[in-house]
Parts: sequence; C-alpha cells; structure tokens
Amino acid sequence: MTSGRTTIEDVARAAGVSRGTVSRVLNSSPKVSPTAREAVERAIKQTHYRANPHARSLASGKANAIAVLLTRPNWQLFEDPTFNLMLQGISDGLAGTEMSLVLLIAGNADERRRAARFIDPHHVDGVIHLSPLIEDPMVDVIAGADVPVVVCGRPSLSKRTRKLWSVTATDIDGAREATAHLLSQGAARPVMIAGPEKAPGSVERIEGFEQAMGERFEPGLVVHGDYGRESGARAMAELLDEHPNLDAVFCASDRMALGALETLRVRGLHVPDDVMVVGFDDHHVSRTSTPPLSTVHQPIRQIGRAAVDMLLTALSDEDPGNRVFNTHLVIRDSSQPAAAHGGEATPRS
Amino acid sequence: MTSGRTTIEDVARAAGVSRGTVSRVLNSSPKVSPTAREAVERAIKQTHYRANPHARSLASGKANAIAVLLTRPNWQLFEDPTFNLMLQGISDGLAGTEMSLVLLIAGNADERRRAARFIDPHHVDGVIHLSPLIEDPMVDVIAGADVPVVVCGRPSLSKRTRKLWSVTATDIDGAREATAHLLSQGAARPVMIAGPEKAPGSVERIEGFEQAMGERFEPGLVVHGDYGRESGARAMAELLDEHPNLDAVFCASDRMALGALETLRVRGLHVPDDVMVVGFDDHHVSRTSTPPLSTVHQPIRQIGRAAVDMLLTALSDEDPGNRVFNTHLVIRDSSQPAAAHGGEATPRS
DNA sequence: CTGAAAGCGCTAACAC
DNA sequence: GTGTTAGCGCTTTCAG
Repeated sequence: MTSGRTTIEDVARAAGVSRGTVSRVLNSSPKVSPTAREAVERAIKQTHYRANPHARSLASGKANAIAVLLTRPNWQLFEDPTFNLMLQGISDGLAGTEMSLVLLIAGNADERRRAARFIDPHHVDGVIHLSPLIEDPMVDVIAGADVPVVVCGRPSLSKRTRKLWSVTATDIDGAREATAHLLSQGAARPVMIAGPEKAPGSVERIEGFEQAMGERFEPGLVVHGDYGRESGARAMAELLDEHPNLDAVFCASDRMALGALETLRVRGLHVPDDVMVVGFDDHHVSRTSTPPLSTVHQPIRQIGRAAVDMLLTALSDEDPGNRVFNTHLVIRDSSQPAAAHGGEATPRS
Repeated sequence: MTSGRTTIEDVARAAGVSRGTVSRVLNSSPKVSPTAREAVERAIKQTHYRANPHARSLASGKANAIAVLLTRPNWQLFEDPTFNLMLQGISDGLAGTEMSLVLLIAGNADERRRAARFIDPHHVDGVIHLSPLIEDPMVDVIAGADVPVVVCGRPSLSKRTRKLWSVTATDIDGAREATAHLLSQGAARPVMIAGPEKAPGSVERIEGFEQAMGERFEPGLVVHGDYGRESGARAMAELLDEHPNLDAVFCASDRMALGALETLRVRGLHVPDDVMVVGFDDHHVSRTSTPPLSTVHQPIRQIGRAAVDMLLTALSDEDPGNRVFNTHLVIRDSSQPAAAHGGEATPRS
C-alpha cells in the first residue's frame, strides 16, 4: 500500500550504518557515537524519514498515547469551561512529551462501543477518565482493559483491584465553607441548586451544604440542575416559587449561578441585598458577572495537569498515589449585602 | 512485555484452524465456511481475544482512525457550541464504523508539534480540519502529510495539489440576507460585530454585510470580536460610543449577539424597538434569549456529518467533491420592532 | 474454502 | 559502539 515510504532501512543505508544504530538514535540511546548520531540525523532529514508508529508499538509494546475519556453527552461537556480547563491542564502536562493525546467521547451507545474498542493496552498506555458519573457505564470497560487509569473526580469504585488512582478537590469543604459564609452574612433561608444527581461532585457539594446547614437542612431546599446556565435559571425560578422568602442560594456551578442571577433579575430581586448568591468553580465569567460572583475556587487546570503527571508516573511503574486539591471560597459582591461595601452594586437602568 | 495476551495464533489453535482463517473471519471476508466462522467466533469469545491494532495496521497499512484537528486555542474552542455540534455530527457519521475518532488539539506550539507528529498516514487514514484560520500554521503540516483531508470551512489553500475537500456554508448569503432583513425592517444605521479577523467565516459574513449595505457600507461600522459572549458585549459598547444613533446590529455569532443584548440592556436600550439585533448560527440559546434572537441558521451538525461521509468516500478512492450547505434567516423577536408583534417584549423590572 | 509463508517496519537482545 | 537477528501479531498472496 504505502509504497514509497522511507523506512529505517533507507535511513541506515543513507547514513552508512545499520538499522540498529538508527533505532538507537531514534530512541536517544546513550550508546551511539557522536559521529554516527550525526550521520543518522542528517540521513533522517535528507530522506524525510518518519517512523512508523505501528511498527514501533508492535515491537516495543508501548502505544505512546494516552486517552482522555469523556463519558457525558458532549453537549453537556463542551460548553462547560471545566472540561476546557481540565483539558488545558492535561495538555500542559503532556507538553514536552512525545505522548499523543486521544480524546475519546463516549456519550452514547455507539460512541461507547468504539471507545471501548480503543481502551486497550495496545492503543493507549493509560487513560484519564474525566468526571465519571455514578454508575458510569464505562467503568467496567475501563476496569476490564489492563491499562492504568487516573480518574479526575470520585472514581466509581470497581470491584477488581486495579491500577487506578484519582485526583479530586475538596468539594465537601468548599460547599460547607460557602454555605457557612452565606449564613454568617445573615442568610436566614438559604437554598441550593445542585448539579446532576449522578455527578459525584454535586453529591458532595450537597453534603457540604447539609453539613453547614445542620438542623436547618431539608431535602426540599435542594433542586437539581445540569450544571448549565439555563438549568440554573429554571431551578432558581422553581425555588422562588417554592420558597418565596428565600434569601440566599448556593449553586453547585458558576454557570448555574449565572442562570440564577438572570432569573433573580427578571423577578426584580436584587443581588445581594434581596438574595445572596454563591457559585462553585471560579470560572472566568464569575469575575465579570453582574454583580461579580462569590464562588468556590477549585484549581481545575492543576487537577488536569496532576492527572497526567500521575499517569506518567504510573507508567514508569511507580505508585503516584491519590491527590486531593484544596478548594477555597472567593468572596465577591454577590454575597455581600450593603454594609462595608460602599456604593450601589448594580448600576442597571 | 505484554506477556500473556492471546494472539490470533491462540484463537486459531482453539478453533482448530489456521491463522489465515481467523484473520479472514476478523475481516469478514466472504470466503469462509459457516462452520469455520462459527468455530472461530466461539474461540474468540472463549479466549477473550482482542486484535492488536498495531500489528493490524502494520500489516494492512490502514490506521482505522481519523483525526479531527482543532487549531484554535481551546478555550476559544470548547465553549463554542459550534464545535460541539460539529463534533456531534462527526460522531454521527462515524457511528456503525469501526473507525476511531482522535481529537487533536493544536492550540499552541507544543500541541502543534505533537499533533503534527500524529498526522501521518500511519496514525490516521484521514483528517477533518475544523474551521482553520487564515494562514493557519497547521495547513502546511497537513499538506505535507500524505493524508486525505476534509476542511470544515474555507480551506487556506495550500500550494501543492492534494486530496483536499471542503464543506462550507453559504456565509455570504446568510449575512447578506440578515442585513437586508434589518434594512427592510426599517434600520437606518446598521452596524456589525464581526468575528476574529483571521476567521474566514467571519470575513465572508462581513462580505455579505457589505453587499447588502452597498453604498452605505464603511469599515468603521464593523468591530471585531472573538465570537464569544463577552467580546460581543464589549464590541457593542464600543459601537454605541462610536455611533450613538445606531439602530441595528448584525453579529457574526449568536454568542456575541447575546453579549450585545446584555450591553444594550445595561445601556437602557430596548431590543428591538431601539436597536434590532440579528445573530448568526442559530444555536439553541438564541431561542431562549430575551428577546428571542433572529439569526442565520446554519446546519452545523450536518456539516460535521458530511465531513465524515466525504472522508470515508475519499478513503475508498472515490472523489467526494466539495459540499456547500445553505444558510437561512430565522426571524424572531429581536428584529421585529412593535407592529404586528403584539405585547411588550421585555417584561423586565 | 483453507493452510503455509512471506513480509509490514521497528526494537532489543546478543554478539563482536 | 555497532551490526546482526529474532521476533512483535497480523494480513495477504499463493498454492492447493
């Protein structure tokens, strides 16, 4: 098929050395004389040689690629800055490496089938599973393949013992801190807009909310969204109808918080004087919203980066251990009614 | 390395046939007796056999994968529903196939380097290049690799003749239609918020705007954004300052249009009575904005799907030809001042 | 229809 | 240091 492509043999001939030597240069083995190395490098340039990755992988048993597995429907995925940042972090971690990054989208049955086929020690040396859902249909596949895995977010535990590690953030703490802040700012009836029911992160944020609320907690105070803006707007409307005198809302994502802000504005409620709002994520948008959003910061990009580092460590047969990153509350205008904060907050018409 | 994995040999032995026969079954060759086929299939199950893709590719010269190349910085990419939809379309097109989808993000120098390494007949059978920029740094790489390419959007033409096709939408027509609509609705001083200067699609939308404006066109009426919401808000503010009496704005993306809507609201201007707004894309959000956004629909998902179909066609050595999809104007409230449209549009406080 | 055998291009162990 | 060589696991003629 690929008729005229130059092979390692051609390079060897052009450089006047053997295949073995060329291979050594390719793999930057120390045992090559400078002379030979130079000759080979010149020959490579000259012949426009590009190694055949399959031959390489076949002979070496390494794929030189890692997969990032996304198991949510992609419309939920790609509009979420979280994944975006995570991906950037992953890309950061891969910089300088010769590893390829393969994004596997497994949002529906057929995509899952194809992704499953790809998750295999032959195809990839390891996989990073981004925010799996509870009871994620891909965990079994992942568990079945004999490949090291790093999960960003709580791993849906698989029965079998495996090379599996996780990077997480202190979701519970962040949520507790945010809710406590609302309370300390004078909120009497806080409510919460949570994420998808099957998202472990959201479950933990509810847990944090509950911890801070203590006695005052009741399930009816929590409404679920899908992390997206529109769902936040809807959830806010619902909560307002159920609890007309609510005075604070903790949202499990910044995007939902923005939606909530929108609904509150439409209903003529002032933030933060009538209702305080706190988000989660600390995405860029939360800084420029009206009013600027108090939110729980989580170092998403670092988490992505860490995932790669851990995987790379695992590939060299060391144990990377699990990692946990701290979240922390960032207080902006949306949760500081009047008081110390001079001037009116929303200069709307 | 991968010690105990079952190979085709094991399957052959278990099935009592030769490697060749197993291979034929694997590749669904017609020339296999039902008996043999069944025996092999049973053996495959029994041994948990999974073909080694590298051995396969090495022997067959096919990669069984296509790459989707994204050459914009990813923060610009992933928050854009356009890419999202395009990806869904691509995924649609791949359904039922055994082709893997490899997403290559080439937003910065290092990512480009690694992506370049991957774009190679060995790694992928073909590539889909999503919305390249003018003077896109990756086109040379793509041109250098001997791989069929389908470009979604205007291809930055490469010198060399190659297996290159494109899928596009009628951007110019759509923009012209949108602008003409604004004019026919009574707009006297329309302005435009364009996309990035190096985005071919945006350039064409400006062209369409210019065509409809005719004599009235002048460069100062156009301000550039980056397709994102915030940039739209900024651009709108800028235009308002420059042209205080503008009465209509055509935006090269829905997201920028939403930003514009926001700025207009802050400035106390009513849409559509004071200023009419038309977007571009017809994303989901444009239906639920306040007011609902008139916009130019483009069949993004189909475009993605078509890209795959074309590539697949090209892989079987037929000429898929180029394809062009029609855009069309969708008229909603944001461009219909008073008149026929009863009731007030924005029930804000 | 099926088996045998020759590679696909490269790595890695082994001699020299 | 460097050449030689035996595979890596599969596809694909070529006989039969």
